[in-house]
Amino acid sequence: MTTIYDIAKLTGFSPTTVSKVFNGYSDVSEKTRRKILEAAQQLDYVPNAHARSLTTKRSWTIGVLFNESSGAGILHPYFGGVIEGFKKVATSKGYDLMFITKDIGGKPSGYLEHCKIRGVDGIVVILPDYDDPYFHELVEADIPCVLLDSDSEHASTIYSDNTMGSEMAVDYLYSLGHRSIAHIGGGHSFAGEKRTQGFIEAMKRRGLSPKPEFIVQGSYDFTVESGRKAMEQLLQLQDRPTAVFAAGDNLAVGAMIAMREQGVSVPEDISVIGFDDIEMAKYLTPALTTIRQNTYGLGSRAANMLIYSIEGHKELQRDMLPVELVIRDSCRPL
Amino acid sequence: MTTIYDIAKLTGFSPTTVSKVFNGYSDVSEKTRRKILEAAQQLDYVPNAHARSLTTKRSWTIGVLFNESSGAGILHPYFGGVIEGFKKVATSKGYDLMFITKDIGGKPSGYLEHCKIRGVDGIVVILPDYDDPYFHELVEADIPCVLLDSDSEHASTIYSDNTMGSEMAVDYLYSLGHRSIAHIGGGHSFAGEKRTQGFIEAMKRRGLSPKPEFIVQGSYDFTVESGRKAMEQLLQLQDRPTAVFAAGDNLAVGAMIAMREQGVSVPEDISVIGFDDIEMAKYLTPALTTIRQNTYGLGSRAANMLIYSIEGHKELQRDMLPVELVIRDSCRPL
DNA sequence: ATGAAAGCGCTAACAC
DNA sequence: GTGTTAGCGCTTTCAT
Repeated sequence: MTTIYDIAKLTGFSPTTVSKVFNGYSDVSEKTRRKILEAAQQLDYVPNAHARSLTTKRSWTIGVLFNESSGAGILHPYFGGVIEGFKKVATSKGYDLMFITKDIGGKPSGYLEHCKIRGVDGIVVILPDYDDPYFHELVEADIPCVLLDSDSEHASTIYSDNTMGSEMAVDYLYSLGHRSIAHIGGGHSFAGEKRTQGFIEAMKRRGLSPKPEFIVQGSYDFTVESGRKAMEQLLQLQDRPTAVFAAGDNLAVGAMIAMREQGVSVPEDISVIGFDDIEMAKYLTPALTTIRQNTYGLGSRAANMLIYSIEGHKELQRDMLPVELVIRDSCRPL
Repeated sequence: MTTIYDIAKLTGFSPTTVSKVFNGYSDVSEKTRRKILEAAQQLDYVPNAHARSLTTKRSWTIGVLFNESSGAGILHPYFGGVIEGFKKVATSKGYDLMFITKDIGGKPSGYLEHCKIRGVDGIVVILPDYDDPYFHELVEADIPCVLLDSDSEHASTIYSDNTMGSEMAVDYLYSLGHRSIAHIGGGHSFAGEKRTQGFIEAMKRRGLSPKPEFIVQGSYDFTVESGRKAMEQLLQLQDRPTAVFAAGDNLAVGAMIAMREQGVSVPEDISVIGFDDIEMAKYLTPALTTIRQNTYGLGSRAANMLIYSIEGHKELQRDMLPVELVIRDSCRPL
């Protein structure tokens, strides 16, 4: 392994000057710079990030944290797009991404301790687990942090305009003539609650009072299975809805399965609208009408916010991204 | 930030002894150990990974690299399961995962340089991009490395038994009475080629000579769209196959879409079998019969292999995991 | 069982 | 423009 000392020796300059070259300082003559760069190439020099971090207290590393307890997390369809967008801008600004787990070295220690040990410059939390005390400990700590799909007084946040999404869904169904609209919710989760709340408000705003039995909750991790169960419940009702708004595409998929099993056809008998626009949505039969979240946008925006914090801006930021109605084949006019 | 020196000062012991305690050395008296641990807790001490790495030349970090050029990569359905399995065993053994990109700090530098700068202990490559010279540079370097879905003389490898998978698919179709079997391939990719080759051999072994026009290639990144195009080609044939074996579930989805568009029904008119068992497979209409890859198993096995290498075992390892036929509703007996 | 000293590779004052 | 010095936090001989 070659170090700046080797380069210094070879060129006759001091380590300091060599260091300056690699850090783009302007007070190095062009001639010197060239010689040093040449020597570096010749010696196959590669800087050592650990050594640099030790002195500068900057690791150029961002911790990525996601819900490990639920089956959600990295396998959630939402995750891929978000992390992709995040990674794109973070790496373009010189940061690398590291997964942060609750445990380190096999020992339980918590997210915060893990972050401190690794010296990450900031941290992004995707789909937080509210019930996890380690999550709160982290958020309340003094590390730059941005949360997706969460509200917090201690950290910056960004999420989709869930309420507006519900509004759009109800609006679309209403415009199609539907009045008897049911809702399958995303349980006790941030997005889930916003969407259910948005649904109720949107209904009221149109003079439709949503019957309690028309609102049934799926699980907080938006599983297909829970969507199916929820729909089964709705199908038992004497007076069935003509449309259902599911708070997530997975829930909608589950609902459609439940209907198929009972010979109810979509959209002929019941219209369905989802939320997310997961990749498979357009390949379903019928293709799923849904509210699209801009996952890539959420990720890249999150990265920009976080880096802004890392660069020393202390004020909390919060942002909300618009969603979009994607009309396909799962809703019909009444 | 508190250091071992602070603990040393508080307890009256030397930094060396403090260090020994945290590294589990046995030559420290129980009393001393207890005092030091207590002081550490009191001072809220957290070790500094950078400092440690600087002296030990071990970062306890594993680089994760995936195909950035194609749309595949992190968004590929295969990725989630693999990384999940990998992360589980890697973190349980004390390693953290870091994404390694081709560029660092916005400057192009290549994977190898990036790895050296970050001082990763080893690296796992998921879905390599053969055409990338930086990939080869990395693999040929002297860093512990394990490749998924690739063959190499320079690194350890692990992948599913693709050939056997094709064999099983053909076998199943054959047992159902199908003789006229088409194949949609995964293009110029490692898994794609193995599966196509396996298909041809399996056909021959049963005395079926696969017609050239019955073999059409989708794209190397297994997109739905390319599956659809491929199927359209097959549907133009005078003499249509009674079944098609798609080298990936996404391709199968595309094929099913093409058929639906042309009023061909699955499995009544044509049977379809896929490869992967992506999550949506069971939710399709009809639910997709497919060859399941054990993605989680691939990931965890890869981690074990890599860590074995990191621990100093120089010999190359290669492993292959069995696949499994998952029978659902997309194939019918003839 | 404990400690002194040196050094990992780099940057940051500060002087020249 | 360039160099000297000190130090980031830790581990590692090697003494004692």
